Amino acid sequence: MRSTKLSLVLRQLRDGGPRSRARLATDLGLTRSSASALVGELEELGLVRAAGVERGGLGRPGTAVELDGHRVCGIGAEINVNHVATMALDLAGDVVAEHRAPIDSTRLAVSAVLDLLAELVEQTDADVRAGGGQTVGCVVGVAGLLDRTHEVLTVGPNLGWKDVPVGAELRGRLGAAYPVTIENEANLAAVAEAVPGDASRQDILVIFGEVGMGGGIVAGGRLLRGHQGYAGEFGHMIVEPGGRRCGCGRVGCWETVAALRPLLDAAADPDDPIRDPALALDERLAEINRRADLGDNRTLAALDQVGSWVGIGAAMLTNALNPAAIVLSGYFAEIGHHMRPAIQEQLLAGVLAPQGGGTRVEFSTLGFTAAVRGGATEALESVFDDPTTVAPRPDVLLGGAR
Amino acid sequence: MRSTKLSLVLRQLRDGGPRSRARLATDLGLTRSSASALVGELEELGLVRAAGVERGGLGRPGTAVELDGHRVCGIGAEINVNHVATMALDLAGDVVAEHRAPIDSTRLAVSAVLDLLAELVEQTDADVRAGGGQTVGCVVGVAGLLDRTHEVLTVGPNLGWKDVPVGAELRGRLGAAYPVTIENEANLAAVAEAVPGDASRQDILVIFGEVGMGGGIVAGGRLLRGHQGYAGEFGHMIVEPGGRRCGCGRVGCWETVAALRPLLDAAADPDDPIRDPALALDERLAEINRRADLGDNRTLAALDQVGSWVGIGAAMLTNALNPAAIVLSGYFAEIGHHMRPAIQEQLLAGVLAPQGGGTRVEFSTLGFTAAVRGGATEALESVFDDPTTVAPRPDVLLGGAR
DNA sequence: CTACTTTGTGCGACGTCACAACAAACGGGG
DNA sequence: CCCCGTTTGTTGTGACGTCGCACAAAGTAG
Repeated sequence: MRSTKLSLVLRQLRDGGPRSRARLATDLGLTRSSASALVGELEELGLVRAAGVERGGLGRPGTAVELDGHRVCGIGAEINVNHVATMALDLAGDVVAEHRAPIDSTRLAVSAVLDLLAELVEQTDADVRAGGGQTVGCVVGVAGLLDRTHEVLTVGPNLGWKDVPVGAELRGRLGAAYPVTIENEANLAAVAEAVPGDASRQDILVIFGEVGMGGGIVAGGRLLRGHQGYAGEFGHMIVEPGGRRCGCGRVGCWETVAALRPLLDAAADPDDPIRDPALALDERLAEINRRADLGDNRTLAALDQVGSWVGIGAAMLTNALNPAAIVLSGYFAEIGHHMRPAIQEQLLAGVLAPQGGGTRVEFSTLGFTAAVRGGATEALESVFDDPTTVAPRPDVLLGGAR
Repeated sequence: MRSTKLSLVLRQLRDGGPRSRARLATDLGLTRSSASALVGELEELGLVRAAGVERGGLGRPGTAVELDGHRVCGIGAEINVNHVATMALDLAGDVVAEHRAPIDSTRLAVSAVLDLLAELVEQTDADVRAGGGQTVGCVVGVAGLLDRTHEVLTVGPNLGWKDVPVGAELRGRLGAAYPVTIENEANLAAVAEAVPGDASRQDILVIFGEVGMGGGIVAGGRLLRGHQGYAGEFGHMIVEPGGRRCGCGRVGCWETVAALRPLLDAAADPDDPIRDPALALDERLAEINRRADLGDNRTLAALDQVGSWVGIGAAMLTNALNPAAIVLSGYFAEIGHHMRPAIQEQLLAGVLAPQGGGTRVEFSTLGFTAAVRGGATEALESVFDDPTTVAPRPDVLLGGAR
């Protein structure tokens, strides 16, 4: 009962930025006294703090209140083919710590990868504590299919994993005081793109492309997980019946025509350096951008062709979901601007609703940190759900009633 | 604050059925005294009533409390190509009134259709009042694309309507004391399929097929509308690039291969009576069932072929949404059982998640009343959101404090 | 018939919120 | 320079809702 009101105030501060107690009261339909009391309580918990004066013309200026980051942090973690990574985000959304270790998951044993990630998480938690904060939770993004309980990785084709109870394994290694949960990596990336408070980012579709394709759906600001947690597996929607064979064994999957490989296949001969997996990915993508900027016909044609396929798939999803925006992430973020015309064209052509249902095409700016950022955001959600769960400020405990 | 608790109790009774005050308290984490007070208040509002004793073994038997339907009703209405219809549902979900009028929307003027529907709604409201109830709202389902404000029908291809502010028009005709809102017809059908309390029906995908195809998505028990309200337009997802031309002008739309016409095209010659639009639809569908039951090869092949296409589209949506069930409605409900093997096969083949993500294929049993039923359900939602909005029982007003 | 269990209600204590009053802080005008 | 209006933030007071507890009611088991 009390926690719901505190939650309301906290979310309002996150979504709408700092403001005075009086404005908070009018915005939430409370009295100034109630708002003041709630803010006071949040202040005691160390979740908000004063943020300078707010001159608003006439009358006494208010003292703005803002989220106080440094007390609590959420940790996001990621297990991917090439690396494991973590990130700690404070309540205000600022990065407090970040760790990253390259791996070769296909050669490393499962337990070794989990060991390494656990080490990174503990290091991150240590960083948080060193900054005087407490960790409220850790959400781990895994590249693969996670069962609804979010505890067991059913299949991780790219990782080469199968039936790994990632949640339990990690909890065993950490002995952490905070909850550890598991989520699909692309779903977490979607969470990261849905910035709180931005109304145009509460119904979005995130499409991630690289070796494979995945994605996530945010509807009404909340991640859509589906009945067993398998939602967002866009890469294996069959968009071209009778088309190319996919690594998954099916034929005509979206990722056979819109992931990185089909682009490279169309853009370059087998001996072209941009198709050399030994080279760094961003180098190869930069080269594609260079060629496109120079007007190379084959490159442009390839981008156009793949862009069309991206648009066709995006149109199908838009017909079903009518998102406010489609956020393209992964390799699309780097070279997608060259695909934009083709994507837009197919989207407008393939969506029944007038003007494509008003869906905008955007490109992610989060880079490879999207998943860990989304994980940390998701972990922090528990604080916004119930602010009373965080331990009170030590000085308040000592001070007592004065 | 108070209304939220009342809302909780009311929903609990709806979702879990009648039960004693004590069980209500334990289920909701309240004390027995609080539960008793809340039930008392709901009783005064006329929303719940006693429902016999509940023998539970040891101790004093409890007196069960159940939803009391007859006080408040929601009205669902529908504007379709061949008919307009209404239905009043009471709080318990029982049908209180039902009206239906066949029309030919292509020949009738827009205003005439609206006049007729308004008349039906008023008649339905009169029925509700005659039964001693009050109407709490009316939700109108329209076959076409509705803009997010849910006020203007942007395009209704089958109706032949364009840019009609259905909501405002209807309100003007009704001068109703209750709110009137507009929703896509197939979306309302989806609401009707998502039976409250049934956990396996809170994440579902409803696919409606007849002349065209549409549908709706229910995620976490709530209708997914999308940013502008255009969600659920499955019929025009392009499943066969370069395929057949669709009535909408595009090529390869799902409804060109999975709606009623492609089935008839494959199953019968042009002069076959089952392709005669003059015959009643259920007659023609019954004939298809007869032939399939008799083992007619051409019919079975057609059902198999169309079923495969249904499964291909369903698989795409299942990859994206991972619903607990796909509910097939419209003509699928009548003859879909003959398509089930083909649908299941494509669904298992086309969905990445193991065992097709656990998604079941089901057929609607609601017939053509799905949309009106969903509309009435949606209208009643306002009562569950805030039970205090309903007018108190007249006898309570008269009785006063005793 | 007694012991025990469970249900439903009545009553006092406590916490929370709304309303009102008041002090504080600032701009503007004479 | 001072007074006034305006807005902010805090402090009290009363109303209301919820919890905990006790008690009567109504059944079962032995």
